[in-house]
Order: sequence, then C-alpha cells, then structure tokens
Amino acid sequence: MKPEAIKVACSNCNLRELCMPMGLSENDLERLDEVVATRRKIKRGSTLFSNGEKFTSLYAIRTGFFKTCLASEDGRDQVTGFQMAGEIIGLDGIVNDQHSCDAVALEDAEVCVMPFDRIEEISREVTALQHHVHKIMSREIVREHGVMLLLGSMRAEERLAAFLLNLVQRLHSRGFSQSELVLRMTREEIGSYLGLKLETVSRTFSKFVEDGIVEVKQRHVKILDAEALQRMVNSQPQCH
Amino acid sequence: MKPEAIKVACSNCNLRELCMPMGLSENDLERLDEVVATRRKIKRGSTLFSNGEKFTSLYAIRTGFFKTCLASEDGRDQVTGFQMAGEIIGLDGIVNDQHSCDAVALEDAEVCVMPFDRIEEISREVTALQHHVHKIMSREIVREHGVMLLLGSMRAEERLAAFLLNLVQRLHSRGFSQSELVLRMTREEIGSYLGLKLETVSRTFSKFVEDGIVEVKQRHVKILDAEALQRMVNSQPQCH
DNA sequence: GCTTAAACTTGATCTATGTCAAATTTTGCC
DNA sequence: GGCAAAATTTGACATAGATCAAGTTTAAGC
Repeated sequence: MKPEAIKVACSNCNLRELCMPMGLSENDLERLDEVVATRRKIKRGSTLFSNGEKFTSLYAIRTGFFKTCLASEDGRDQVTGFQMAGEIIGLDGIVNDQHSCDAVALEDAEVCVMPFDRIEEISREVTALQHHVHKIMSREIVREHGVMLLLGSMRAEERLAAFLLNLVQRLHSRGFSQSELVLRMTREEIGSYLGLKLETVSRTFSKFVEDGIVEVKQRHVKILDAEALQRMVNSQPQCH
Repeated sequence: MKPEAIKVACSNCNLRELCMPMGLSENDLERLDEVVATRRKIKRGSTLFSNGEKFTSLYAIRTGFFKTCLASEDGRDQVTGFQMAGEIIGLDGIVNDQHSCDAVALEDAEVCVMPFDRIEEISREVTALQHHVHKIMSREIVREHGVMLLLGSMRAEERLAAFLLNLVQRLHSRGFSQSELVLRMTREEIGSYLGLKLETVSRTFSKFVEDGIVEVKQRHVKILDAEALQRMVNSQPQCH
C-alpha cells in the first residue's frame, strides 16, 4: 500500500461545491484546505477500506466510481450504495472506530483523504464546515430511508426504474447527459443493491427495451422515456 | 400543541449514559445541560414531527416507543425504524431543514427537546459532545445498512428472527428481560418494517411457536430458544 | 360493561421472482 | 490477437410470499 501523497487544495478544486460548504470567507477557505491531508489512487477492483479496518478518515471521491458492500458471516453480500465524484465515503466507520463495510473501486479512482480528527478539529472553528458534515451524514440517512422504501415495497420494475433515474440525476448534476449513462457495475451488483437476482435485473432491462423505454447496449444505457420510468416509481402497484 | 415546558438536567438523568457522552468534567456536564431546552409529552398515536415539517430539534426519548415512517406520494408506506428510551430521533431533518419522515408515538411518550442550533453551538466547545453527535449519526447509518441487508437478502423467517433478537437486545441493555418482550407495534407495522405482509408476519410467528422457538400471546413474546433464532439469522439460505 | 372497530389468525389460491441450465457475448490477460 | 474467464441473456420450472377471504379475538370508546 503506497498512498500517493500529493498535497492539494480544496480552494481551487472544481468539485468543491459538491464536497464542501459554500460561501466561505477567504480565511475559512484556507482553514478548509487543511482538511485534506493527501490524495490516494485506487485501482479498479481494489478496496479503499474494508470491513474491520481501523477508521481514520473520510474520503471525498475525486474521480472514479465505488460500491460499498456488506458481507455477513455467511456468504450473503449486500451492496449498500454506489458512490461517484464529489461524494463522501467512510461515514460508517465513525461509530466503532472501524469500518463496517467494504468500499471497492469499480473503476480506477482517486480520493481526497480527510483525517477525521482533523475534520472535527476544523469544524469546531468553521461553523459552515460543522454544519456541512452534519448535512452530509443526514443526507446519507435519508438516502438509506429511500432504499428501505424501495427494498421494502417496490416491485422489480419499479426498483430498476428508481435506480436508473437516481443514477442519471446524479450524473446530470455533475454535467453529464440527462439521458445517457454508462453503468460501472455488473448486473449482479445492481441486483444486490436492489434486492434482486441478476437474472431478474437482466430480464427487466430487456422488458424496458421491448417497451421502448430505454436502449441498452451492455453497460451503455440510453433513456428514451424518462417519464415512463418516473410513472413506474410513483404509481401505486395496480389496484385490485 | 402545548409542549409541557419543564426545565430539566441531563446531568442527573438516569438515561444519560444512553443519550450522552460519558466521562465528562464537572464543567462540561453543566454545559451539556443546556442542550435540552424542554421536555414534551406525546400521546399514543400522535406524531412528534412529520414529513415536511420544519426541522428545529433532535429529540431524546425519555419514555415510550416510536416508529418512524415514510409515506411516498402514492399510498405506499414504509416503517424505517422503531425507537425506544435513550435513542435519538430527528436526524433525517438536518439535510433539508425539514423532516422527511413521520415519527409516531406507539405509546404515550416523553422526549427531551434539543434545539439543533444549540447542539451545534455546544459541540463546538465540548469536544466529547461533538464526537458523540457524530457517533450517533454514524450508528444510524450502520443500522440502516443492516436493514438493507435484511430487506435485500433475507427470507421471512430470518427477517423476523433478526427483528426479535434486535428488539430484546436493545431492551435488555435497558435493564429489561433478555427473553421476554411486549411488542408495541402491530403485525402490519412489523411487516412494513421487514418488507413483508402482515399475514406473513403472523404465519411466521405461528411457525416459530410450532417449532417451540417462541411463545406468543398477542403482543407478548417469550423467546424460548434464542440460539435457534440466532442460527436462522446467521445461516445461509439452504444450499442447492 | 357493552359495542364496534381494529387486530390477528388461518386457509386456499395466485404470481412475481428465484432457481437451474444452457447458449452467447464481452473482456481481461498472456 | 487469441483464449479463458466473466458477464449477460433467455428459457423452463419451482416456490416463497402475496392476495383474497373468512372467522376469531382483542381492545378502545362510550
């Protein structure tokens, strides 16, 4: 493990508005730069951190794409989320001072390493950072509520529709297309996240294609009828 | 709405070790007392806060039992958690300054109202409180990961087993029995939380009774064979 | 203490999704 | 650039849990 130690500044990072609080004074911005200790590159397929590992830092994703997953003692495995540039991972580790899931890079990635004690120290001084950290954690809690709703009460088509809409929306807010995306994960990983088997994911994609809702070429997906997807997510399961 | 304003102190509250950080100096303890503004009583069936409501405070449960639930635009409804004495609710509201779920009292309850701006203010001064708040939020994130695993990959029996074990464990750490509990929620609410229909919950209880694993008299549950439950949760779904 | 609604249980049946299997395509690696 | 492994698709079939429907028990309100 040789983390590539490159000292860099948030203050002129183009992802700043995704990771960091906005509207800071010159002075606060300088303090903020101290939050990031180094950067670290992670090769596709390797882990940024894994279950049981000592927690030291949060990570802001600069480039690349991650999944976080939980492996229970028996072979079961659950993908708990997919994370992209500008998102923060590692929050699970705070509670017990050790990580409780694995973060795996789905493509070559680079993260900013933010030692947590430093985050705590600076957020005692910079109120905006303090509040920002709270918001990030709350956002994760709310996101997970949404996943619980999805897993607890939606049918396969609705789950996949919700998944696709969520992905494009996040990509769009990062300047990518509103209708085209490249999946960085396998059908099996999608299935794990959505509580479905990979065959069901595949079949549901096929169904969407038949219905003219999306075009799928392997990992490349083009959304033809976003409204149809939206209707699926919103609409009640057919009444009796 | 007439919140019963009774000024009280955490420093001599018997739930302190559940809600609050431990090992504080005399001085810090005094500061901590300022976190709680008032107490508020909530009648069974009414809400502590609800979706869309402005977020102002976190709440520490003193007595009683809550559920938090999410209602999507269509009629779908998902219970996202059950909370008991010593637990903190309201974290969902921080991100958007408004609550994104409903907190409903399942029995008459009393909570300590902790205005969030005051929490932030004091945690800038009392490091232990700052860290404690971070831990509470991280704990909620990790808990939800567990629920995702449950909803995404467990079968009905495993879900109910996990649910019962989790409940008794939390009750036990509050001084209640390790093997007996009174459910404060309906089969339907359990089902919603576990992603099952109420009939399935009922049938699964019946199965447990047949197998001599638990005794069930309505809401009263006595666990006869905790190990059997534990085995269910751990053991892989039967191999092919 | 009645009365009525809500909660719960149980049975019969249906169905969405899982399971198993095989063929096909894609991709990473030597 | 070819080959083996991984990923994907599709079909046939199985099943856990949903749905529908009574009937019963419990509890809340007057």
